[in-house]
Amino acid sequence: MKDRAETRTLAGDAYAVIHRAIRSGLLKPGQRLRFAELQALCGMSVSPVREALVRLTAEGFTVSDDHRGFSVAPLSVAELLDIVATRKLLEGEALRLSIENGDSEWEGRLLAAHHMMSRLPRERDDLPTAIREDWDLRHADFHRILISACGSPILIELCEKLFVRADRYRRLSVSVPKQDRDVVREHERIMSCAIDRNAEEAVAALKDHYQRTADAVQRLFEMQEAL
Amino acid sequence: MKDRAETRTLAGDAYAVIHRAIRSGLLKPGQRLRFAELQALCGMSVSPVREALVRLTAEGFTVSDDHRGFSVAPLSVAELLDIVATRKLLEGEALRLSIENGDSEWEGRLLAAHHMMSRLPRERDDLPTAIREDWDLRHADFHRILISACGSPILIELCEKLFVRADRYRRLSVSVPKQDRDVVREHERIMSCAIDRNAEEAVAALKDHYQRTADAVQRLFEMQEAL
DNA sequence: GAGGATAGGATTTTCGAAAATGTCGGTGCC
DNA sequence: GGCACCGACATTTTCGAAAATCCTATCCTC
Repeated sequence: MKDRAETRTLAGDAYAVIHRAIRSGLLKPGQRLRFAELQALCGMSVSPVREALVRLTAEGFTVSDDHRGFSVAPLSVAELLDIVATRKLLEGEALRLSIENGDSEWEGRLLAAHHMMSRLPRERDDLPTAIREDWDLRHADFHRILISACGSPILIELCEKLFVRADRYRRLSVSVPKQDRDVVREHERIMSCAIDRNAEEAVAALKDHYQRTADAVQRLFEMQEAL
Repeated sequence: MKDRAETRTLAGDAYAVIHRAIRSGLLKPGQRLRFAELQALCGMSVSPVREALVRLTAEGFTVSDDHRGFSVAPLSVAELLDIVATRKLLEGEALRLSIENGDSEWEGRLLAAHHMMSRLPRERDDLPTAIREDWDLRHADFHRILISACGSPILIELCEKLFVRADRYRRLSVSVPKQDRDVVREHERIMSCAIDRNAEEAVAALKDHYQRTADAVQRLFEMQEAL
């Protein structure tokens, strides 16, 4: 049961495979990407692989240097902070709008999504990959639904892109030891404020949630740097 | 002196050519894009053309339907309003940050950019293309510089993308007759508030500026619909 | 030895054709 | 008549190799 997904084109498959390889860390930040290797990884010719890289580059997962090839986009504290600051702005506003516009069907979906997530153990290093990926999926769903009623397709699209762009950093945060946070509780608070239509509190809770993740990852970076 | 720009790859040229053709209206919203035609237009083989289309699709200028080809992204009032609302949010915040962080060198660049723009006649339908394009460039520069000191590369990147995405609509607004606006004055007001470090007023002026353009285009849409 | 030119190999980029897929109209069956 | 099936054509997608470009190591000159 391979994850990569019989999309309708090989290029789509290649995109999925490489995207996953980058997010999972199989392809490391900064690593040079050679066509020969990627073709072997994806099991296809150069054209769809190149197409996938072009798409990934447009989304910031890889960088391209004309005639010199592609490489995995590097990670940095600066980018992390920038992503988080921008997400606070965008998702904060999107959540505010969702609370304004969302109907009870939205509330229901939100409750359901949170329930699905809270039934699974919180992400940890030592969990099997399958469970962690399941948690990731549900976590992503929760945040997606949170802003889904904002009424602005562009805002949703931008938030989605920043969410996946933050993913590599988020995975890092999982391996930060002894964080004094209760992630389930954080999500719960966002949700209950939202359902209470308390926009200010909900947005504050969401921003706080992001900031905590950012702080954890930043500590990790600084620890690594100290080596 | 062809505009399209001996970039370092043919795909880059193709991107520039098609991008320009879409923005100029040579390729119309919704129009089906056949490889044969684009290859003739760009004077190259299918591979670089396809790469250009993939990039354009990632940026929202074209849409792709697997195995059925690409087409120019359609225009709609809904998208226009969404773009404007999102730009108000993003550029508003970016401007606020720029005012907070910008130094006097930034002020200088802003003054210069505004001067460059105001020396050219305001865009009008009947002006030669070259002058209009020159105005476009300077106008883009002004807005770019306005937010350039915000300190957030991601915010800048997102604003830039929305700016070009708004371009097709902006061109429409030029052909709206007898608008009671003074566009030069509007820019001037934004700039002077910014230099006075009056963030609130500057942001309000910027948002107002965008809203006026949106209103003009929306009227145009409604007129066309009434036909 | 330093620095610059250069040949050879490695890699990306582009091409032209083959393969895959979609489209459209016609044919036969109910 | 309506509808599913089939086949020819149009178009996109993918392939494998050629062309273009970059990198590296070597040689030559000073």
